[in-house]
Amino acid sequence: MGRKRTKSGKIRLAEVAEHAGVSPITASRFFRNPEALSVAKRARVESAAKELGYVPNLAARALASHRTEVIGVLIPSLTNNVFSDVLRGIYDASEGNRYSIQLSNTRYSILQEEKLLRLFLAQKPAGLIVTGIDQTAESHAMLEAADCPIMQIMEIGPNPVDMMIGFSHYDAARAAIAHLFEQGHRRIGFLGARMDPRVQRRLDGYQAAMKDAGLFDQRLIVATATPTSVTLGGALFTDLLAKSPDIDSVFCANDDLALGVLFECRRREIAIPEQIAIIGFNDLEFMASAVPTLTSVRTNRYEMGRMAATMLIDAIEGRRPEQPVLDLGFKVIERQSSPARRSDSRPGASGAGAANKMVALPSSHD
Amino acid sequence: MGRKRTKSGKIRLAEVAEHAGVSPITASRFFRNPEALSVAKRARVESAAKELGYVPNLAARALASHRTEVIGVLIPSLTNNVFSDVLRGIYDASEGNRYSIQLSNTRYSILQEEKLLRLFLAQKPAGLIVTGIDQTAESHAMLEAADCPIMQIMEIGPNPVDMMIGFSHYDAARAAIAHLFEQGHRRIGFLGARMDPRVQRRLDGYQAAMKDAGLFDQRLIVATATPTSVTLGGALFTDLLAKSPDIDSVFCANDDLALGVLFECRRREIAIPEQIAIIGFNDLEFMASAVPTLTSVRTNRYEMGRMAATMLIDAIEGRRPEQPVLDLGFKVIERQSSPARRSDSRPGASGAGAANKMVALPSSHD
DNA sequence: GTCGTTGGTGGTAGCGCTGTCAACGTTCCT
DNA sequence: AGGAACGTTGACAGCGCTACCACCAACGAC
Repeated sequence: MGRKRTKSGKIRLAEVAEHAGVSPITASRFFRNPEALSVAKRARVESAAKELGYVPNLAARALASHRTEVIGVLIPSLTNNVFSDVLRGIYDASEGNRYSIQLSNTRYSILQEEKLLRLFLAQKPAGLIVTGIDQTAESHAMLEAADCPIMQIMEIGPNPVDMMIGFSHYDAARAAIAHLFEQGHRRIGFLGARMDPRVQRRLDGYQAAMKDAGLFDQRLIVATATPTSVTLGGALFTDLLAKSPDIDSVFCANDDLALGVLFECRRREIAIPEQIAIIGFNDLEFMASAVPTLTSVRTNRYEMGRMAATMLIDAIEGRRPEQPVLDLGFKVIERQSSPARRSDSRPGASGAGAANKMVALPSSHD
Repeated sequence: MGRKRTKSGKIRLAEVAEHAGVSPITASRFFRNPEALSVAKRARVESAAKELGYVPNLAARALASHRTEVIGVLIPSLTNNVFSDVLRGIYDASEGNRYSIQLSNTRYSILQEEKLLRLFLAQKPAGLIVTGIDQTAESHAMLEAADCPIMQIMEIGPNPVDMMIGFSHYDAARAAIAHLFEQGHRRIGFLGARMDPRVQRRLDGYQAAMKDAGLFDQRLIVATATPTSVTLGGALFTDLLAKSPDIDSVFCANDDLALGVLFECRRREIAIPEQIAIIGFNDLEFMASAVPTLTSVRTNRYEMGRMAATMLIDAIEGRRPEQPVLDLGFKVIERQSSPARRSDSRPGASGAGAANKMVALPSSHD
């Protein structure tokens, strides 16, 4: 019969307040807005909470405040390495603060995305991170109507719902093709898997570049809705060779495909880059390690996730970014699979306008 | 003035009940335990809910019931492909039911794990999935005391907190070495990165196998705490060659390292498998596609995640498994990087006891 | 000295739902 | 026929916290 408690023995805010000699509401304020308290009470509540081992009840808080401290994240895939880097950035940025991440995967279906969005929104999240800019009209309307900050990631486009962080897959693909043009390649194949909107835009960039150069040929394109894999890269390359035996290079819409092409070339004893040059997309870690090392378009995935979560949290807490749309750019990383052929060309970064488009990042705020 | 509502215009359970002509509590029961209602009322509530577009308030539910419908998942890494497969299984299994997944990563730190565990437990999760069996004493105590089902995944061990699903990394490593022995290899190197508990147990298995055969040599082992990567595989292999130039084969504690070794061999013009045989671990997709194709120990990661979530949900809902510890086994997949040398050996699965230890899976319950 | 203003504090009244228990009608058993 | 047992329903009282508003002291402006 010592201290007053609920039957469960759980420490509630009321116990902390009593222990600190303040009213419950003052104790409550301590956790939400400590600056509003006098220094003396702040210290008293703090030590009382620590002493009692108080753990706030999030459900009660959510119920009373009509808000949660959950950041919802919708990504299309958990398998794809690309997203794991982004996720790592998001989790890193959300660590150490009050927000918790709730992750769902849409499996590349915008209908599934719409469903999950509805689910998330019903929980009144503090903020939302969604992948891409191709939501259904319904989803878009829900996002517009949501009373929390929204971050769209992975690419940038004309009509941000709220904030946006990514890069132009179209420009990146054009830069990749420009790089191959520079090396003197003309019969450039395209290999694409999954063909989600971002891969589609890479294809668009490829087509535009080829058409501009008067080199477009439908037979150079092999694209499938099948999920990507290294094995698939070999298979698609085989298809490409059958359609267009005279190709001199391949642009792979992602690095797994590029690795598959590398192995398929080994199998067929096709010399890289002498007979076929290869360029991938994303610049995953293994690209620098392969034999020969593989050229790729580097994208800033970790940074994208980290910045997205950081900006989102800032926005949730009222610190709106001066610039809601951030282009993180990309960079063609030239390696042995597509080396400069002409000795007069500058080494390293190519001269093509967009090819070296690294945007300076605002410094991290902590 | 029309229907009675809260100021926000939100549909609450009370509105649904009124619309259906039942009491709020009956409506509540409809969502938790429909079988308890008479067929007539069930239908009335159902249509009322649908008509009004009712969305339950999870915070209120959690507050009143002292429970949530969150399944907490603690994994060491988001980058590692191994976990992304497991996660995919978990998400797949949790789809379509009421539970939502809350993911956190411990970054391979058991102290961080303990901290996160405390955080999760405070939220009264419906269930918890944790990685491995090497929790701190404190963590273990918390898990034991938790009033929700607990699932430990990735490996199996002697003292399950509750349920457990995985396989023996020790046995799997022994099977890998047994396979190399069968091909006549004697100077077998070991390459390990990160050296988390599971990799450590693979090393233990390697050492035991080598000692049993009288072939153990400390100079055959190269292990580092550095996170794994393909590039690292090449570097570790370089170290190994410097320490033991006479090796005839390498057991890589994961497939990224194996791929790095493959490339390093290419660079050094070492013939695989003639000069060096390679065996990896996990059997990631690219292993079957490499040139030469790479032998590996297949582990059932997706299945592990799917089964873990399925069994956990069953346990949450009172359907306790007859068998709380499930060994999903492994299988040595023999490929070109370590082909059978003796024509008299049986093809495919080796004869070694543990080498082909695939446990039959209980059929999925839906 | 009065008035407004500010910073700090507390009281009241819920947030939307469910646990508990009581009560009812119906069926089945003896 | 009486009673137990069951299935179904409802009333009530919170769960633990915060929004809202009221209040009080301290201060400066006039």
